[in-house]
Amino acid sequence: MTAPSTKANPPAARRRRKNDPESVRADILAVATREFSEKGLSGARIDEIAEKTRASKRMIYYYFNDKETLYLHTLEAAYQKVRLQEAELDLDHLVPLEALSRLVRFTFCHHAKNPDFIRLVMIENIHHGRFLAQSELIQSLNAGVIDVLTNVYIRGVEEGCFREGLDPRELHWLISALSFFNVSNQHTFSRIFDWHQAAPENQQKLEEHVTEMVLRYVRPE
Amino acid sequence: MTAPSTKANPPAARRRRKNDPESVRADILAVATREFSEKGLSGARIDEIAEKTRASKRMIYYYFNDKETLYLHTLEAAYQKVRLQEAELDLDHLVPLEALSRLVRFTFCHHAKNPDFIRLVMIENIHHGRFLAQSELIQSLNAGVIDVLTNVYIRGVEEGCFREGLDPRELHWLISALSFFNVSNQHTFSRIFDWHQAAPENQQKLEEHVTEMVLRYVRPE
DNA sequence: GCAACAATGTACGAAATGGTACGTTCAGTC
DNA sequence: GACTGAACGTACCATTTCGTACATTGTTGC
Repeated sequence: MTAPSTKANPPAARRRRKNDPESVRADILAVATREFSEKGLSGARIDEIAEKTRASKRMIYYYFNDKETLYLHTLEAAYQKVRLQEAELDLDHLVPLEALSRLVRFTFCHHAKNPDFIRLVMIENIHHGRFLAQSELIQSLNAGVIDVLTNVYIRGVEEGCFREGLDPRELHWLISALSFFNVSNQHTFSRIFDWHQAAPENQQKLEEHVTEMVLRYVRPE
Repeated sequence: MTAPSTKANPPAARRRRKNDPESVRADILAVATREFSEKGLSGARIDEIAEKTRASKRMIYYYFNDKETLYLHTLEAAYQKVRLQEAELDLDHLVPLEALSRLVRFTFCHHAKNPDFIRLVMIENIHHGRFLAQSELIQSLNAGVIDVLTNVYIRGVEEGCFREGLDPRELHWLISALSFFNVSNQHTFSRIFDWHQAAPENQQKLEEHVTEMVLRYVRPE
């Protein structure tokens, strides 16, 4: 139960309808997130989303205009959630090497713990990023990610523990690639190479390798 | 044109139907590959595939039983094609460092030049690798990839230019991750960071970075 | 030439699916 | 308590979409 609405709970033994727009909207969005991330934009069914919601199909079209708009809101909500979690990171009090290591491990674990988000991004890429392009919200949200990394990198170069000449954006690309692939291609990779990639011990190993790889990459030689 | 069938080409000015099962099948598969890789399993439409084929919908169901089987054949054909291209690589005559560098660059470029294949693998992952699991063909095809890398790695360790203790499978994972992500997430990454990742000069840079990253990773000390 | 089977064209059916029309109930205002 | 707009339920429609029935044509072996 999300929020007890505006008034104190009426005796509860009422069968009459109780309006609670906020939570209905949130509920729809939550179900839609699961459905879209599981089956994609074209694979997800509005009727099925409606069934799994405590609301009705009518409500989906009431709050979101159509399937694609619902999908877009789902995508935006997912990016927002990620952004919130990232904001908790505080790297400024760490020495550059520690800070970078921490950032890599955070990214790796975060992606691993949020497969829904990863899948939505995969799906969005299948659609050529067409919906993301419509969303100024997402565009603006993600600018800051690079800033954090840029700060760490500059400090590292100044202190001589990172080599010069790297582009923070490309560094971010590398970190993202490794962390993303770990989730996105888990199924095919596991099956082809008969290797249970999702197993905790293998995830542990991969986290080490990925971190090691990034650190080696920035190391002056 | 696959094969001029069994007989010598009849004067060609015939309007009567000409049976050519091989090429019809191949044509369907080619169109299906484009459609599935573009729109996914649930997004692709049998009717649309039929239209774009010189055959009819009836033929699709004649050669492939249903939509999912067609998709599976598409996936298998894509993996087979990749495997053929990979087989052309000949690394045994190169010193380990050169061989590894060559392998990384090959993988990176190959993926970049075959977005259809990458997209099919993405789509297959969205489906949890459920179809790949049904295909013994694909499973068997991909065993050899690791062997090549294992050879290079062992030689490298013996000659002292690679450090010990790495797992070739994990090394392959790293190379794949970077090369795959370069294609799979091109759209979202480009849009979010306002960076034309597909531009030749940026692709060139990324190829360098990826290669550098892998080489640094295997370097002793 | 002719049977027998493979290959193909045409039209259609049934279910799924996105979306809407229309009516009803809730909650705040005067 | 009457009024109004927001919130919601139910039933329905039009189209799409996978798949098939049925008829027809090509091809091969004898």
